[in-house]
Amino acid sequence: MIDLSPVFVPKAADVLAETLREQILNGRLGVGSLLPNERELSERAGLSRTSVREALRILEVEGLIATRTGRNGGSEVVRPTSATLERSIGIFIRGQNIRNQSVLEVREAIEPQAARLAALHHQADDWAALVQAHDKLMNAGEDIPAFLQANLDWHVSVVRASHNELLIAFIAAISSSVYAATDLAGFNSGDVRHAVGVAHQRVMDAIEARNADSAARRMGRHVGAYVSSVASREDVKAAA
Amino acid sequence: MIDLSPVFVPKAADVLAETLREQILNGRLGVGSLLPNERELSERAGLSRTSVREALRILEVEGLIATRTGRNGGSEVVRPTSATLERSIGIFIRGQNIRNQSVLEVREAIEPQAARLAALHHQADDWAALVQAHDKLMNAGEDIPAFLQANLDWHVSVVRASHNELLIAFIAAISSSVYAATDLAGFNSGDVRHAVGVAHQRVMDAIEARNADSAARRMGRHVGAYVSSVASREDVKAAA
DNA sequence: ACCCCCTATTTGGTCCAACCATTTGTGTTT
DNA sequence: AAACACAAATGGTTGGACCAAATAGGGGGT
Repeated sequence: MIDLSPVFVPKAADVLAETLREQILNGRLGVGSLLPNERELSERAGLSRTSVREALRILEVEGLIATRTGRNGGSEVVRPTSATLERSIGIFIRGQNIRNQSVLEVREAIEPQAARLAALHHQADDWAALVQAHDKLMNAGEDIPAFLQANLDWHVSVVRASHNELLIAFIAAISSSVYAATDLAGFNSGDVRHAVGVAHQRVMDAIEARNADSAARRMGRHVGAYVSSVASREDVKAAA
Repeated sequence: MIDLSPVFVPKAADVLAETLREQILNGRLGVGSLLPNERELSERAGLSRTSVREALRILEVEGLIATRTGRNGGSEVVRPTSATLERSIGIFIRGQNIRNQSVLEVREAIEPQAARLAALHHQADDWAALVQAHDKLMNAGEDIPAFLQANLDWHVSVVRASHNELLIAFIAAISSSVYAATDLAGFNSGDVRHAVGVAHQRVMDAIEARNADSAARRMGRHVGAYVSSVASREDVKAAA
């Protein structure tokens, strides 16, 4: 008996999408260039317009093209944005029911490294964004939602300052999950909010001094403290 | 003049896809359940079958449904796999021309944390996979491709042992890029390969002893050494 | 010469109806 | 009981028609 794994029958649209995708990623079809219109693609590929449209829809979901209607419209090759990646990661997290704990573990992995890279590579505008987010956080007073938003902005700003596009996309994708799951009651105490401000200041000092090791260590302690505080609160909730 | 950002005109298929997606992610449509067939969906939604099919195609690309032809076929709700996420990350890396350096920086972030979690959470089968990959690496001799494959397997095994689905998906997505970009010449020296084996052994000792901090630290040093060795090699190439 | 508006044209969006391809249930034959 | 052939259900594909949006280009009015 010959070994035959179930034959995969590619659909016409899949094949066309694969062809176009490869040419786009190769750079053969550069960002900004316009694909032929649907009727011409259909003719050239020997497929119906319906199939061509399904192929284009695939590429659109993958973030490789953007389509406009009207004269001078058509499908333009675009650079895949982090928004597409964020969508995908969000679907994965929700679809797999990833525990919040796991998401926080990823934060613990990414943020210290981001702080390290921020210390090494940050520019003037990165620093300005960081300072602005920090000021907002310090001036939030008793406005807990404002505090949480400023906190989120500060963490994202640090990662942005790393100038690592992958880390930025990853943290952007999971930060919304983190924010949605943040237990607001955890920040009811003024002491806790004050401690956050102090920790941020220490990380910023290290980044400003371009001391990579120190920035990573301080950020690691900060995020670690947050994670274990959340973990203990969840324990309390689970026990209740 | 009132401020009107360009109106976003959702297409019929987008709306339907959004509706179905929300019901799937809500759990309202559980994994394994079958969507109504296309003709019925078309009737119920008041759309043409064409539009329904475009919507289904979107969900398929997002990894939320799988479609089979034939009697008893149809669109089944499936759990989004890491493969879908890997595709998405891969497109992002290629499409944005992410530098290899950036990908390595993500490895430096993820792998120490993965080693830490592996020390805490690894099970018997995780350990067995780790030992097997290690043995293959130690027995690769002068077979460089086999050595590289075993090396890759070992690193992936560590992350798997962390039991963190997000880290697993991330490392799986970038490991193929890392492997593709690995400079084989860097492992021509038997001394280098020997050092890799020793480093792996030290990480494994810490994981087996369930010493989280030590596992993280040792993995950090190992990956860091690799990254800086690659960086210096690239410098040499750039200078040449 | 300039500006505004209308219109024709181009392009994607939607619909419909038919037919093809694949898979599987079911009944018939051996 | 097993093998086969046919029917039914489902997605895949096609061609053609028409709708909707955007814009280039021409024709008036100033």
